[in-house]
Amino acid sequence: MEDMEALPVRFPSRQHNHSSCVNKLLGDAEEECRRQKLRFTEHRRKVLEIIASSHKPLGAYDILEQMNFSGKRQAPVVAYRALDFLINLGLVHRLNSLNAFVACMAVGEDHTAQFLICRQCKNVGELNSNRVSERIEKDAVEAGFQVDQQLVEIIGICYECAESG
Amino acid sequence: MEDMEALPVRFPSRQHNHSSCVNKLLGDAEEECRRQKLRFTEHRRKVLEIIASSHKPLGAYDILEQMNFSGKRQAPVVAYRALDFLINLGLVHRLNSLNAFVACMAVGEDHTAQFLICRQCKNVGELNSNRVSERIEKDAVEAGFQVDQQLVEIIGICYECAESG
DNA sequence: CTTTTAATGTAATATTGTAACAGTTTAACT
DNA sequence: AGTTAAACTGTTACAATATTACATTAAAAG
Repeated sequence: MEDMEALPVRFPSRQHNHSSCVNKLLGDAEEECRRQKLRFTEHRRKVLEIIASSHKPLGAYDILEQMNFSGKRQAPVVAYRALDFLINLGLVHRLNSLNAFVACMAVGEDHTAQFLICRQCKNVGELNSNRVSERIEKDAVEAGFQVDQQLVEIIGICYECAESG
Repeated sequence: MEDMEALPVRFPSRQHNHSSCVNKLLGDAEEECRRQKLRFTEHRRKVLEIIASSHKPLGAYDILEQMNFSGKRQAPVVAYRALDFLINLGLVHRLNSLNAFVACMAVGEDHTAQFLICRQCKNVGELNSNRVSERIEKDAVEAGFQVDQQLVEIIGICYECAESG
């Protein structure tokens, strides 16, 4: 029997408003940090802001470039430390196939973080299909493998790029 | 209706014989190169041999270290060129989450290259479940995304490690 | 208010991967 | 065979990504 639940897909449309993404994420971050008694410092805020302002994945050094507030260039480790923090909090995801980072589009929603990466516009969406994650889990278990973590990155063409040729 | 076909899983058991893997792969490589009129040169053979001798993923520089036949150290590009060739031929896979390479365990079998990565013994198997790849394809299409390539890497504990604690 | 924990600053370095280009070998075609 | 075109190799240099180590400062907990 086929599972017919709707997919919680998130793919950013071309004209959607980034600044609301940013605000939502910053809010989520503040709340989550308060809840977990963690510190949402300047670096962390800045990095999240930078990542959230783009739905194209950014490399650590891209982020770093945008961090020279106060004029001076930061050391790489500054970006990586903030990224680690944000990833652990589930606010940012790492795309292994690109060595790059994107803001989470489904914070707090208990999702499986499967990524749709458009090779043309470079935007990234989240598929977050429970059907996929359950299928992986089941088949792995059937193969005698106990799953801790799934990495699913799907490369192709998004609907907007497909339409515009 | 649930699809009940058997999974073509490959997970290397601890006591299995590596040298037969190596021989099989080298044979496959030679045949495939003959068929496609490609050249199976010394570098390519050596790199395939090195990768096939381990079911643990190897980094490009690990491979490079094992390439100093004739005494002198090779330049990185030598390993990368051979790896590109072998990957294009489908004889070697790249694991994006590890920046590392493994020999294919299902050469010629038209498989989907989903990987089971044991965090304990570091061995890598292939799940190669059509059910998983079809589920991903369907859900992505339903989300308006046209799939070109799927990257699936599953991290966990293999059955042998689970048994031995 | 002091102790301890977490975060930062800074420098150096490790790891992974490419670019560019000259030289050589191989295959393919007269 | 001799010529040409394509593929492969050697070599140098460098780009891009990521981590280690350690001294310092700021914040939270007692």
